[in-house]
Amino acid sequence: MAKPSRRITLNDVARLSGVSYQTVSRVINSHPYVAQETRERVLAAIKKLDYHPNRAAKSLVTRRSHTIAIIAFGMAYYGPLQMLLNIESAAKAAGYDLIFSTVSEMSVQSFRDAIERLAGWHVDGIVAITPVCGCNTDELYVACGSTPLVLIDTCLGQHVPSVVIDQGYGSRLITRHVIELGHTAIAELSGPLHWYGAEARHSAWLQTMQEAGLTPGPSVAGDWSARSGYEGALALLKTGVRFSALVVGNDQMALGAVRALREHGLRVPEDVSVTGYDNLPEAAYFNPPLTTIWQDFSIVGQRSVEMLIDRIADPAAPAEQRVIYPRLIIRESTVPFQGW
Amino acid sequence: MAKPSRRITLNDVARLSGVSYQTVSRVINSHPYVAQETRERVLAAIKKLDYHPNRAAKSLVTRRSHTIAIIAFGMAYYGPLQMLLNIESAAKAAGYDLIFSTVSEMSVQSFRDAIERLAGWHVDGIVAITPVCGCNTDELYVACGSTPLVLIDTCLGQHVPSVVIDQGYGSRLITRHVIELGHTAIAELSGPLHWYGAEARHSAWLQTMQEAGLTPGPSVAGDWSARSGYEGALALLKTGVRFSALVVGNDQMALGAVRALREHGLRVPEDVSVTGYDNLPEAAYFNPPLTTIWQDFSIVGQRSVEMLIDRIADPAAPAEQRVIYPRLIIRESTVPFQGW
DNA sequence: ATGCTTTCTGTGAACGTTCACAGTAACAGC
DNA sequence: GCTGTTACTGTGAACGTTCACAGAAAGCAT
Repeated sequence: MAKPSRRITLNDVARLSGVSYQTVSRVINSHPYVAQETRERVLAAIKKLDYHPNRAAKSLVTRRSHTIAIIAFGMAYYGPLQMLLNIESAAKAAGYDLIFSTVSEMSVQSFRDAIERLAGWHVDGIVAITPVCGCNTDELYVACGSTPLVLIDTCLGQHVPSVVIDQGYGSRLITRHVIELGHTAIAELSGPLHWYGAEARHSAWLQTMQEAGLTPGPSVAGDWSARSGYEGALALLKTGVRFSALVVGNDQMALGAVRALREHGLRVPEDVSVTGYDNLPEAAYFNPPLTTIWQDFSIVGQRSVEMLIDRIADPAAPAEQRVIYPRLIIRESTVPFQGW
Repeated sequence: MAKPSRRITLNDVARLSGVSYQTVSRVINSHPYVAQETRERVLAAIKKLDYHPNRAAKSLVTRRSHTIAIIAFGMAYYGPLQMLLNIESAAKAAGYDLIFSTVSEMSVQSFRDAIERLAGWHVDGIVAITPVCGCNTDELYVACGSTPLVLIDTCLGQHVPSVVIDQGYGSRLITRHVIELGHTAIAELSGPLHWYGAEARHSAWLQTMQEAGLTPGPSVAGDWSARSGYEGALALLKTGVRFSALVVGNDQMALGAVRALREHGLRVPEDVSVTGYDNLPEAAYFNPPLTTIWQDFSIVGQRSVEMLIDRIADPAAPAEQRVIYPRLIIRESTVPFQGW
């Protein structure tokens, strides 16, 4: 394991441009009080030597790394993944580098492990994607110690630094849409209920049904996959309870559900209207094109990075939760109730 | 911007456990020649103080960061994304932290910018996901200087440290499959041809057709999206050239294509067999379930991290390209030619 | 001339580690 | 008892920056 060769340092640049290392440092950090002529000479030397300031050394003395960590859960799923990508671009735009770490199990322990791993980097802040209720979120803030933490895609209504999409709102939008189309027998295929979003969508569906004076149809939970949508729909059919509309927790499960319904001789949307959630880029090309909910993940990314940077600047800033509202996208998978 | 409070250091641990800082360092790095009793005392102190070695300081003196950077292009697409996720888990398993950076444009310049940004971290190695031919790959290796670089999802047949999937192989598999089903009029909807993978799949389709003595049907290029699949299929239909099978560059485009074909009164698969590429988790639940190609991205992730680690250990190790072969998944979207 | 401010530049120390080396104690072999 | 080895521990320097401070030169007002 050969040691990398000697690196170009401040001193090399200083020597070449005939000034002290401190002056070079000043040029790099664009401090005032450097003569124009000197600055240019130093800049030329930097370029000539292809010098790059050593961030480890800088971070050692400044105690800042200009780096944020993202601890992510659920990268196999559309929503969490989109958040990651949008956070990366927002962080980069803000001049921060990103250390990326996933956790495969959503528990305080596995989070603590991830934080432990990153502790030595002394990152300036942490964004965590925590869409499932594996743990008390307060404990996560504690585990981060004095490092600012922003949670995203987490439990709504917590008074902690976080950015969430109001999933219940989306679910209400889509359930009302179906009700307004004249459907009264509405079944549900929810996501796994230990996910905050799935729970919120499920509760909102229930509540919206009750508010409308309707008896909620049968409900089954899946695991977000198309396969579970397929199997969930079969389970719903097996209950024998008739329904003319099916509210599904995400687009993939809706895809599986449509398949199951058709295999049972039911037409979609004529016999059963089906809705999704997420608005995958493909959703418009499903058969039929899916009525669904669109969530603006790029705003989530921007807001969370903004919030984190604010907290880095002032760790004592009051905790707030930013809430983003989704939008209804109506396509051809939902039609007015046609009668039995 | 308050400076973070003083941190726990080796010295604090040393003082608490009544040894020198060097001994603490030895315990942390599990050097031999530390008395069992001392080791335990130090460990206890570390735990008690919740001490974490400062990685910046360590990296400064060792000139290694135990960190690798991943520079990624095309995170909006399934393949590149899967590679990213698999690299993350492989890197973590190997004890490396990951700095994550995306580039939105595939050019030497934007790559150089990304490398420039990371240069100060002195990462131990770099993995770059470069699925499109924006630049001469040699230049990328040059841009990385002495930092080991492994390219993935890049041009096949280059004698540089890289891991690629033989996309042409997959395309041959699927084209042959369609030919064996008796189809002779086979059209193609390719991906954007400046992507290495799309080009490879396209050429292999052409070649396989010719080898079988068949005249290749019309071919149109899309941009991987379902929308472009839809529009591409419309364009193919507009040519007026009849085809009984359509080989599509990925699953999403296949989805759009199926939709377009059906809108034109063609049944899938009875009138036109359609194939995809990627084997999205949803592909089995498309209508009809899609015959497609499966690629083992987790192997790509593992191999690339292995290769990078080897090169970190010995930068002069001979360059090699690891090639991974995909597999054919037959589903219901392809059926024997039914006659016109 | 003298002093005061402004602009510019340099020096020593510190950040928290590891490395190279030197030291000490114990125990063996002769 | 002397020497050599093994097991363990400590000391100074170095890594490449920034910070706090000090100093020099120039300009301006007194």
